[in-house]
This record gives sequence, structure tokens and C-alpha cells, in this order.
Amino acid sequence: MSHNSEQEDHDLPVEGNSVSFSKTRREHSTEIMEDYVEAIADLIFESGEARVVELSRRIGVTHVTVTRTIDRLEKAGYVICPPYRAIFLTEKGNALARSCKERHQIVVAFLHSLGISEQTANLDAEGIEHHVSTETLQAFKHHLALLHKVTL
Amino acid sequence: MSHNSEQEDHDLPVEGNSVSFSKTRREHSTEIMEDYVEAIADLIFESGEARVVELSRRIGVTHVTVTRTIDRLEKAGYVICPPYRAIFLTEKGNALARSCKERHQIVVAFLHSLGISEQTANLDAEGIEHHVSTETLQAFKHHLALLHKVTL
DNA sequence: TCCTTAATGTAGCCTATGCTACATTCTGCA
DNA sequence: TGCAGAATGTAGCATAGGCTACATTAAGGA
Ligand SMILES: [Mn+2]
Ligand SMILES: [Mn+2]
Ligand SMILES: [Mn+2]
Ligand SMILES: [Mn+2]
Repeated sequence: MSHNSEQEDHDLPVEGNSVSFSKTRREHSTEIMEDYVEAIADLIFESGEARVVELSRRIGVTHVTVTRTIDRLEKAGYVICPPYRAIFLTEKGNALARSCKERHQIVVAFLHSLGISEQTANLDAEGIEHHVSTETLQAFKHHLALLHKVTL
Repeated sequence: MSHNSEQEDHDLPVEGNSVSFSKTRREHSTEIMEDYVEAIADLIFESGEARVVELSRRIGVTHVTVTRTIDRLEKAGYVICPPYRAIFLTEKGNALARSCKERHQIVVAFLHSLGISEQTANLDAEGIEHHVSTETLQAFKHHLALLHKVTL
């Protein structure tokens, strides 16, 4: 997380191609946080509260992994997690969850609009969403809007 | 790499949503290899050989990181790397490089066809490519083919 | 109320992927 | 032919994100 990332040191001149790889690495360091806050928001909406066990079932990792990730989320200011209690989203966490959920839905809808099956759209979107820039997201939205008009 | 991934243990019942997260995690464990073999193939094509320094410039990490990743690639049978010499692709490595390059180009072309700038298309594709299933890749190709026809 | 059991916490292990600092080897030019 | 500097190798450190095994706490039914 606290890596240099954009280096202009003597060892690592930033050269054309490396920019995209840096971007991808940067996105990878935030995508787990994004998926967690989104899942937490979903759980709160669906069942009133987000518990570690339930999160671990959703995400498919052990409760230990969830606990340590939640620690990081707490340090980063996205959640509050009192011992033996549920996980609560901060305002910052809620904002992130909202924008991630919206982006997720747009990506799914876009893939679906290309004729991709619901199943595959959902599977692929979970990974793709984290690498979609604002410009690309806008293009997806635009495409969906066009389709909507044509279908009328 | 050697994690269970698809678990049917008592602790971790596979539940609907977790499948997509597992898929994403699986893809992350292979994407660095994919980007490396592709970059190695490019370097060999462009300058006759792939050296660690040049790779480290391309990818934007130190030569140490490259060296250790190359070790893993060698153990996995994608490259051969004699001490103080260049990096050579095995048949397996060459095959992977080819299919990654093709996929990469399709993703870039597809994004570009949505009106996304060349720059952004290149940036986003570097991350998106690894999360595109066969079905989605086919849909991208199909979309491009349609556009091609319309443009004629 | 108590006690079983589910949920949560903690210790300790692993791999992947970054880094710096330093050692070694190669290579091209004087 | 030597040697300076570039390339490569290696030691050691950090963090993220997986895991198992075991300890502790909370909650609900008998
Ligand atoms: Mn996701
Ligand atoms: Mn998501
Ligand atoms: Mn990714
Ligand atoms: Mn890539």
C-alpha cells in the first residue's frame, strides 16, 4: 500500500508502457477493499447487519482472512468494528460502497447488453469492474443509453 | 498458487456469490505471468532478446522483482533463464504469449471501438484483459466484426 | 441459570510481490 | 589486455492476503 508506485528514481525511469502496469497494480491494491465494502453494504441492506461469518461465506475465504482485511479497512477509515459486534460502515465506507455498487451494476448491464449470459456477465464483472476508468465507464453508460433508445 | 481455491470443506460452503470472487482471485494469480511472457515475447521480437533490465523498465518494477518472477516462470515451465544470459520462452511460454497478445489486442480494439481514447483503451486493457472469459472475448470479437461490416 | 455451540479472536505458517543494499559477473573500450 | 560501469545475482525486509489450529466470548435453549 505504501509503495512508491510512481518512481522517478535513477533505477526506474518511467517509460511509456510501464504506466499501464502501474495503474493495474494500483487497482489491485484497492479492489479487495472495494469488494468488501460493497459486500458489507449488501449484507446490511439484506439482513440488517454485516457479520464476519456471513462475509466469509459471501467472499469464499475463511473468517480469519476476513477479520484481518476488516482490520485494514478499519485503519483506512472505511468501517468500524467493535469486538464481537457487527461491522459498521463509516460515511467514507458508505460512499465507496455506493459508487462501487453502481459501477458494478453498469459493468454487468453492459456485458449483458453484448449478448453475454447473465452468469458470465456476473462472473467477469467482478474482476473487470476494478480496472474500468471513468472514461470507459462513461462509454459503457453511453452504449447502454443508445441501446435503450433503439429498443424503444 | 497452491491454495485450495475451490473448497467444499466444512468451514467454507461454496455459496453463489463466492464463485465470482474465487474466479477473480484465480485470475490474479496468473495475470503477472501472462503480462511477463507477453512482454518477453515483445522484447524478443523488437530487439532480438529479452533482458532483465529491459523487462524491469517495461513493467516498472526493480530488476530484483523481475528476477524472482522469472524464477517462478521458469519453475512453471514458461521460460528458460541461464545465469547472466537472456530470457528464452519455451514452447509453452510462446503459446501463452501468443494467446495473451491476441486477447490483449482484441480488448484494446474493442474499447477503442466504443469511442474510448487510445490512451485510456491501452491503460484499461492491461487490467481488464485478465478477467475476460472466453464467452466475453467472443462477444468482443463479434461486436468488432459487426462494426467492421457496418463500416464497409 | 448454566452450558453447549456458534461466532469471534489470535498465533503462527505460507506464497506472491514489492523494495533497498550490496556482491558478483560480463562486456566494451581505452 | 585491463578495468570501469552495466547487468545480474543475492540477502534481507515489508505488506497483502491466503491458510490451520486453537483460545475466548456471546447467546440461546434446557
Ligand atoms: Mn470485484
Ligand atoms: Mn463488485
Ligand atoms: Mn484484476
Ligand atoms: Mn495485463
